Amino acid sequence: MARTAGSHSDITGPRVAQAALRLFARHGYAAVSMRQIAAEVGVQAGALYNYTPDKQSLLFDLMRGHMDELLAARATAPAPGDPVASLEGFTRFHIRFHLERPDAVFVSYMELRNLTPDNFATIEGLRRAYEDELEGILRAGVAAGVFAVADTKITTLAVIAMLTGVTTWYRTGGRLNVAQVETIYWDMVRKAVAG
Amino acid sequence: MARTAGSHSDITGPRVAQAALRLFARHGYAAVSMRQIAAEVGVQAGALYNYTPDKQSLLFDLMRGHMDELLAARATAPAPGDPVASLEGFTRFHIRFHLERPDAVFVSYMELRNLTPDNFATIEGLRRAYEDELEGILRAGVAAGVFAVADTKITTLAVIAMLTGVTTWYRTGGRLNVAQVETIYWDMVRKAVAG
DNA sequence: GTCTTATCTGAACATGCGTTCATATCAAAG
DNA sequence: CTTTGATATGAACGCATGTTCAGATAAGAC
Repeated sequence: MARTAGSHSDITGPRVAQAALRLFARHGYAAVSMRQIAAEVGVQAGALYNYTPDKQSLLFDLMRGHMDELLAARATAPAPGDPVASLEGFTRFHIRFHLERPDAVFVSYMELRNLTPDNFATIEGLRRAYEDELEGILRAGVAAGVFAVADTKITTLAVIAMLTGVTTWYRTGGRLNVAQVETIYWDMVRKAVAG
Repeated sequence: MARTAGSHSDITGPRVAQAALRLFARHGYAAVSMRQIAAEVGVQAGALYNYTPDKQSLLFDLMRGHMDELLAARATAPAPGDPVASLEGFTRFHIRFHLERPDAVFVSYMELRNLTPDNFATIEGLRRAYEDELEGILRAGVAAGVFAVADTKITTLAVIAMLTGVTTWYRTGGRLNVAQVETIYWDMVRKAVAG
C-alpha cells in the first residue's frame, strides 16, 4: 500500500539522512545495508532512491553537510585581535561544536576511506580549510611573540587531535558539563603553546 | 593443485595475518572479503580456514596481538623515579611504537565496533591497562607537585589522543624524522601538564 | 469527480558474501 | 616404495547485497 498517508517527501527525506547517520556511526558505512536504513525509516529499500541516487551519495552528503556546517559556524564566530583570545575561542568552539553532533563527527572521521576519490578530495579540502583557521591563529601568536611552537602545522594537527578526542569519552549527564570540559582543555592548549 | 610446493603452514599463516591487516587498514573490516585476503596471499578462500576459524577471529587476533605487543614493549621500558622523566619516556615510547606499525594502530582504533561484545571487552581492558600507565605517571607528578592538571583521567585521554594523532599525518621520508617528531610532541606535553 | 503526479511497494536482477567439504596433491616418515 | 597427514583446491551452500522498475496508492489540482 504505497503513499499511505499523504505527501511525505519533506518528512521522509530528513528521516533517511538521520537514519543513515545513526547507523553509519554505530556500525560503519560498509556494514550498514540500504534495507537496514529503510527499516529504520519505516519504508521499503526501493523508496530510499527517491532521496539519494545511491549509497555513496548518502555518505558523502552527510559528510559534506557536516563540514559545511562546521565552516559556516566557525565563520560566524567573533575574531578577536588577540591571538590568545582567538585560540581560546577556537578551542571552546571546537569542543562545543563537536560534542553537539557526535554521530556526524564519528562518521566524518572514520568513513573517509569509504569515499570515492573525488568525494574524498572534496571533504579533505574542507577539512584543510578548517585546519588553516587554527594554523592562522598559531602563526599570528608566534609572530606576536605570545606563542612558542616549534612547527605550526604539526601543532595545529596535534591540538585538533587532542580536542576532537573529547568525543570518544564525553557522555551527556556525566561528571562534567561541556563548559567544564572546555575549560580543562583550554588550560592544556594554552599552556602547550605558551612562550 | 593442492600443496604445490611443500609444507607452507608456517609461511602462509603469517602471510594471511599480514594481508588481513593491510586490507583491513586500507578499506575497513566490513569492506574486505575473505576472497580478497586470499587473493593477496595467493590462495583460494577456503584455504584461509586452515589459519582462522572465521573472519571475526582474524580481526580479533590482530587487535589482541597489537595490544599485547604494546603492553609488553611498555613493560620493558625503564621506569625513572622522576615523573617528568617518566612522562618523557612514555611520550617518546608511544610515538615511536605507534609510528612503527601504522596499519595495526589504524585497525585497532577504527575497528572496535566490528568486534563481538566479548572480544570488544577484552581489547577495551588492554587499552585501559595502557592508559593506566600514563595516568599513574600523571598522578605521581601531581602528588610530587611538578604537574598541574585539573583531572588526571581527562588529561590522560587528551595526551594519548594528541600523541596517537601523529599516525594520521606522519610519512616516512618526510620533512621530519621520528626523533624530531618525538621532541616536538614532548615539548607540548611537557608544557601542557606543567605546574 | 476526474486527472495528474509524487510517493511507495514488492518483486526481481546479477553479484558477492562467509563458510563448508569432498577431493587432490605432495613432503616426510617408515 | 608405500603410507600418512598436512595443506590446498574448487565447487557448492544459503543468504544478503545495491539497485531497478512496473504497478499501486492517495493527495491535491482543476
